[in-house]
Order: sequence, then C-alpha cells, then structure tokens
Amino acid sequence: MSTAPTRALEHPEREEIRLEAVLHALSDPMRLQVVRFLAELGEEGEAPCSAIELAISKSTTTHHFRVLREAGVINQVYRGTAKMNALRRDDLDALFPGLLDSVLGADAAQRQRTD
Amino acid sequence: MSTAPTRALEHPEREEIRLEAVLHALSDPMRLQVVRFLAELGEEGEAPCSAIELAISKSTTTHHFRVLREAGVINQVYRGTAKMNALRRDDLDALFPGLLDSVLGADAAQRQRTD
DNA sequence: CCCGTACTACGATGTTTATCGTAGTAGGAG
DNA sequence: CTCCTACTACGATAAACATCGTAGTACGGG
Repeated sequence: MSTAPTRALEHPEREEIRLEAVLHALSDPMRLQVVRFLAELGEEGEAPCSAIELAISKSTTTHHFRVLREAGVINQVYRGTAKMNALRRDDLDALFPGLLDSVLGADAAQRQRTD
Repeated sequence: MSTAPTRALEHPEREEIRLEAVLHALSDPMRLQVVRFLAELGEEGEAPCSAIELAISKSTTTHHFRVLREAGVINQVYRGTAKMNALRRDDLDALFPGLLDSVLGADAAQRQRTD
C-alpha cells in the first residue's frame, strides 16, 4: 500500500557511534574481511551482501552485517531485492580520525606477514 | 632457589600479536581505561594493578589485565609483591603503526564529546 | 498471480565473556 | 615466624556471541 519507501533499517546517528562498539565490530575476522572488502571498493563503493564470499552460512552473514551496521561501521539500504552495503567512512573519519585507516593498514600488514 | 627471577608470566612475542585480539582487548571500557591510564604515564611508565581505580572487583580486574597481557597490549612483571604493568608501545607501534595513537585519540575525543 | 532471488527472523546450541566471592600464595616488614 | 599487602586461582553464574537450519517476507520479472 501507498509508497512504502522500502522498510528502513536502524542506524546510529554519527554522534551516537561508540568507539567501543566500533572496535568490537572490527575485532572479528569475518567482519574485518567485510570492511576490507568495502574499503577496497573506494569512496562511494557499495555492494550487496551476496557480493562477499564468506566461509559461513547466510544467516551468520546477516548477523555480522547487522553488528557492523549497529556499530555504525556500515550503512545498509534496500535497493530492490538487494541490500546494499557501504562503509561509513565520512562518519568514522570525522569521529575517529585515522582510526579506520590504521586498522585497515594494520590488517594489510598482518596479512602480508602471515601469508 | 638460586636467583629465581620471580615467576614469569606468559606474553605473546611481538610477531604473535594478532590485530583481532588487540582490537578485542581494546573494545572493553574497563580495559580501555587501563590502557589510557598506562599511556598517560608516558614512555617508560609502569604501574601496579592497584594504581588504577576501577569500579569492579579485584578478581575482575585481574581478569582484564590478563586479557590485555595475552593480547600483547601490556607487559606485566612481578616486582616484589606488586605486579607492574606497562604498555607495549614499541611492539604495537612496530606492528600496527598509528593504531594505538588513533585509538587513544578517538577515546579522548569521544570522552570530550560525551562529557 | 506465481516464481525465483535476496535477505531476514526465529529458535537452538555451544562457546566465550564479564562478573563475583572465597580461599589461597608470594614477598616484604616487623 | 607472623602478619600485612597485593595479587591469583578456582568455581559459579549470567549474559553475550558465533554459528546454524528452517521457515519466512519483500521485491522484481514473467
């Protein structure tokens, strides 16, 4: 009925994003992998959940995306049947300058070391 | 007897420190408070567990210090009856350049905002 | 209207975590 | 040796978390 703008998803406002929640969200390998993937898409990059191949089930994937969204790390919007995901780089950089980049850098470095 | 150097504590080597573990260790408010405290002591700063007033019981405090130590965030040594704690800044900076500083900066910023 | 794709909600399970209190050990001071 | 201080180990508990499978809903295309 009417023009229901596709049901909306709960996101914390920029000011509501908590450092502890962000660190917790990033402290899981699966979620870090998602963030790395989104970061590699560049500035405006967005991707459906299905674009990221994780070695876990669909329902668990949904769970991890939700953790990331609720922590304020990613933005999720319904676009037709897909759900597009994007890093909230602007918000994170504004709140915690340099944090995201050093985490991504640390991850890349560790990955290279451990390879 | 001989010169038993007071019983030793398990610490990960520099190369064994995992980013995920560090992020997880830092994602708890109590532990972040400990790290902030130690960071404020400066380069060579070290302090006994009892120097940090946490709003939790002694046994829980012990637990958090252990999590930090096992993640490679702090170094603990017995010094007489006390157990001295120090940030492993050198190791962290070498492995994850900028990470610790941006977390501490982010924490300070958030604290100022939320005050 | 029916179907397929994409994602979710729910309920279950096993693991980890934060927390505590009590009882203990280790080391320095008397 | 005795006592005090500092910290730990253990056992318990309640909450949170990662994971799954099944059953469902939302949307676009035929």
